[in-house]
Amino acid sequence: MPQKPSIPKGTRDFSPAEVIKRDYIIQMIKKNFELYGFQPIETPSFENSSTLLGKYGEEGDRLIFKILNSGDFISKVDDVTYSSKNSNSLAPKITEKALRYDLTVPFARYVVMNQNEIDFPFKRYQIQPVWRADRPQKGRFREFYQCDADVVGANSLLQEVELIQLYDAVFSDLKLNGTTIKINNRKVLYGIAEVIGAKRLLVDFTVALDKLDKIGEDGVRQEMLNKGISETAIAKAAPLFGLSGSNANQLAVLKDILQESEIGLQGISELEEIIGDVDKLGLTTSSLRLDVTLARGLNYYTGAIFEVAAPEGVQMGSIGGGGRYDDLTGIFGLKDVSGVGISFGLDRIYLVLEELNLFPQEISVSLDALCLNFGENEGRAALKLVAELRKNGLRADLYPSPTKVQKQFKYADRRKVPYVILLGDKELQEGKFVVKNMTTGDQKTYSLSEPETFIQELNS
RNA sequence: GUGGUUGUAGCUCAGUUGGUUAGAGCGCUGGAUUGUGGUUCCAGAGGUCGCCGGUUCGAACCCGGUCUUCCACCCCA
Repeated sequence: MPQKPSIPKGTRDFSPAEVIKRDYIIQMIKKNFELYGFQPIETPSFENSSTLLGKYGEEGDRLIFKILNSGDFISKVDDVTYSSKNSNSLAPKITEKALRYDLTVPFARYVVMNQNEIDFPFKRYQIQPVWRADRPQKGRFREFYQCDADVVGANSLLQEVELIQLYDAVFSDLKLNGTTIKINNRKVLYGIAEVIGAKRLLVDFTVALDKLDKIGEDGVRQEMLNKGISETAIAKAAPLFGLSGSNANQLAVLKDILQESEIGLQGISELEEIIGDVDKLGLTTSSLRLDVTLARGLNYYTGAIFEVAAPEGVQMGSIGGGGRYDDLTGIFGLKDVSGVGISFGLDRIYLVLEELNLFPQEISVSLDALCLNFGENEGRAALKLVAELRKNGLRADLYPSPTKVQKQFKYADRRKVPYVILLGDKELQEGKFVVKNMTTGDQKTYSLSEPETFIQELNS
């Protein structure tokens, strides 16, 4: 009995039409990465577990796909661990490798390993799949692509400014107008936690604050209480819940709150500088908005943090994110190298473009001309013509077998081929070929000895 | 990890209270049309009702388990 075919949950096959559309997005991103001076690298699909574990917090570790060791791995486990039936103690002994969870940590590992060859500041881009053992839901998969651009070895805030412009450039090229680039600063969040006396609960505080737009002010208060943040602390943080208005207004309010926090004020001045510069330079289709509630779960961010929201009206989680991490390479032994980077979520951008119908029609045409097959002799002559067309840069093909003309036409129609070439017995004898324009239905005759005429007319 | 949801023809989905031979639209194949697609008409093929077990004289339908889909939470692109 044949096996019923299936693929693991959260993974997908991509049809020709889908690959072409994905490729369209990738090309736009790649083009802009290169315009901004980034260089490509690639890293392995899987890393040593020790490289990845502990970098994404407890939740992150849970979502890392672990790879079973090869060979007779179970016999090497000591009896105590084996009989404990405890996954947490057993897993490290039988899974020494794991699929990469993002591109930033492998990049940090790469920088440290290649520090002697790299010319700093190093601007790299990387477009590769990552894997997360998550439950799939809307816009969430277990295998998906990230497109990252990071700069390491440059402390200047001009990097942040450029990365914001890069976001804007890519989304503008994709005609995805109206995206919001949200910005915040970890130092501001730290400062607030410090001022209200909840420094120890910084992560819980920011995670709760992050949910403001989702669960509302009361929900956030409740969650903070549950996490052990005091009433008085929450009361002090209250001005944040209603924070709105222009970026400048918000900054003024924040500055007031953060008077007592040196780090907080430093975050404010960083934000002022970045936002000020972006304002002066201007953005094409995106807007930059300060959002104090923006937290981002990844633990390694230390300065600016970004997140990109799809245009209003599209239900989709963030389609990009990033930020500055001052010491990511530190864990691998390279101190004092600051990095800042952004990421594009290819799969989510795809879903948004699809929903808004923003993929250009042209890209789905994969063949310019199809030559029909009328028989052995005609086919042979057609092959010569097709070769000629291909030499001139035309995507041309000969229908492989001389089946019914009707069927061949139907095939051409379905593949959205704009021109069908007829080269039958009659045409062959007269040294001609007929071209049918599939959109207008018009037919035109050309000489077999001068196929260039057809190509020239196409290009004009 | 928690809660819900879905699975019937290649695809999208109907299917009454548990009762004869499980249906539709689209698609596919053939024909009307032996050199003309996208429109029309006619005919045909196509099913282990996700899988395993249970209840019953009898299960697509009820019950349990399992896998899968989608959604929300946690978290995140």
